[in-house]
Amino acid sequence: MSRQLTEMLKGTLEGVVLAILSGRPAHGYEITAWLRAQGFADIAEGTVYALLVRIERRGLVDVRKVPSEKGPPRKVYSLSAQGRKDLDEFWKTWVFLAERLQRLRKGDK
Amino acid sequence: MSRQLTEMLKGTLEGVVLAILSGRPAHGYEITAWLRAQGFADIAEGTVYALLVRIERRGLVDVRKVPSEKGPPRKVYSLSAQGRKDLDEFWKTWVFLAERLQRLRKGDK
DNA sequence: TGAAACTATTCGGTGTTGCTAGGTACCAGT
DNA sequence: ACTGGTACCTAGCAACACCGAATAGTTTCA
Repeated sequence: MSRQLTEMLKGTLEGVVLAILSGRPAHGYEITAWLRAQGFADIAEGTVYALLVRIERRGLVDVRKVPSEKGPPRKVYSLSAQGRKDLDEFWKTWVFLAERLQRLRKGDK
Repeated sequence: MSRQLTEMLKGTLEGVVLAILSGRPAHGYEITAWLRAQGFADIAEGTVYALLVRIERRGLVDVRKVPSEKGPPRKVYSLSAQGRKDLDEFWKTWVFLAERLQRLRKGDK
């Protein structure tokens, strides 16, 4: 993984996961697979699980344990009301940053 | 400072500073002031200086000490060849991330 | 039977980063 | 002397993503 992407993911990965969960509940393995499919090819598995633990502790998600047909039971995460609020905030912050970056990029020097 | 913005700045702040320096050489105090003017209102001074030390150690910038009429001498930073390469990489990484985030935002769930 | 291979989660240790909260130094005006 | 603006530096902290590995259940196929 490039050092730059690793650093940029700090903060944004959480928003990405919240955004995914705003569409439908999902479990860790599924989220990891989705990320890989969307081009976040080499996000470490462990990273996603650690992130899920964090946002659970913060009350951004609700968790249900669901038996799996294959393998050990899944922990299915869904967005809580607090999570929805945080996601809103995340997008605002993202837009703020993206606007400034875009201006900078277009040679506003 | 919001926790979210703090985390998102990790990785992007370095790119922002490199982008500023790609336009013209500048010293730390000046960069800080510019950032504040552009809406990064509460980026700590110490943060900028620490960042400058880092990118100098990595050879991304050249430094010249210039006496100031007011106050202690300035350290004027200018982008090196390596810095220019890094900035290019930074923008590529940024575009990669921004594209994916935008898709996610438009309800591609 | 046994060993891959896939599903699914967890954890300890590491490095990088921005923030906090100071400090130093130099000069001008009061 | 003192305040305020300019200009830089630093130690200690918290948060985050990564790495590498371990654990556990199920299916597949030799």
